Amino acid sequence: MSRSNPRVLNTLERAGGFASAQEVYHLMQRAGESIGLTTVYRSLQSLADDKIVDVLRRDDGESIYRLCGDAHHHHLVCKGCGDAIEIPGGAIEKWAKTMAEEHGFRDVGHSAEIYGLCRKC
Amino acid sequence: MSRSNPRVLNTLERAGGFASAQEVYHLMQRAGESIGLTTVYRSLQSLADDKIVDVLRRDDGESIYRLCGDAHHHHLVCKGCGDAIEIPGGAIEKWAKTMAEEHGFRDVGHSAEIYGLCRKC
DNA sequence: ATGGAAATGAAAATCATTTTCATTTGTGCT
DNA sequence: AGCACAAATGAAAATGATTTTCATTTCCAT
Repeated sequence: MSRSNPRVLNTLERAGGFASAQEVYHLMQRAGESIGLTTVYRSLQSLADDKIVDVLRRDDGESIYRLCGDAHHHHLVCKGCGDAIEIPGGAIEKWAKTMAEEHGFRDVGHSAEIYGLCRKC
Repeated sequence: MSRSNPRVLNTLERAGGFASAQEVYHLMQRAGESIGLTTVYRSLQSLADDKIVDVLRRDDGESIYRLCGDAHHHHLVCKGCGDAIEIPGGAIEKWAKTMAEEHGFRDVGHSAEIYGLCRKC
């Protein structure tokens, strides 16, 4: 069993919030760090096993990871230019909690995204 | 654009309204129906576009489809068994609208999902 | 019948992820 | 230092779902 490469966790932190294995890999490449894709996958998996990161699936099927307990925010994404604005969760937080409790769910998190066309597009 | 092959929808119904593309394909094969995998994928996609079926992701990355109840809803997904419960949007709808307006976005939609561990897991 | 549009499906391409395996690195021991 | 052995690494191949390509077939309206 392999342990997590600290640089991977580091990169995930710098990415702020969610990132896929591929994204972490490319971020590291661009940062000039030498690492193999395989190691990135193994490290993220290991972090997930240790409950240090959360794993979710994006709609396109890619797995995304984020630090547990990270103060999270949501995104307002433009369908045209892809630009994303960070926004506070507001009412969602309570909604998620209520819904989860109502159905007896534990260890709950949530994801939410708003998408549309920004002024420029 | 292709329209949905009715036999696909039919099979999905017989499957208990919950199956992956591969499963639908194999069910049809076993039932002696002649159909191509490609057509199954296209039909399910088309049904999803028309909001006739819901698309979710299983933990192994396979997309699963099921007949969906009705209008707009969100999902409470179990990280353990992958089971998904439909829940009303509630506060989210207004939140999305407010946030979008605040930033001058038009043509707005949103997605939201709650995940956790269900009672059984 | 005839032409064109839509539907079909076999095979190839794609893409994230996993596996294999040979090599490198690290650590403890003498 | 020298040695042995376990863990970590990563390139390349394998996997498996999904998508694309493209040639063929089916449907309709004329």
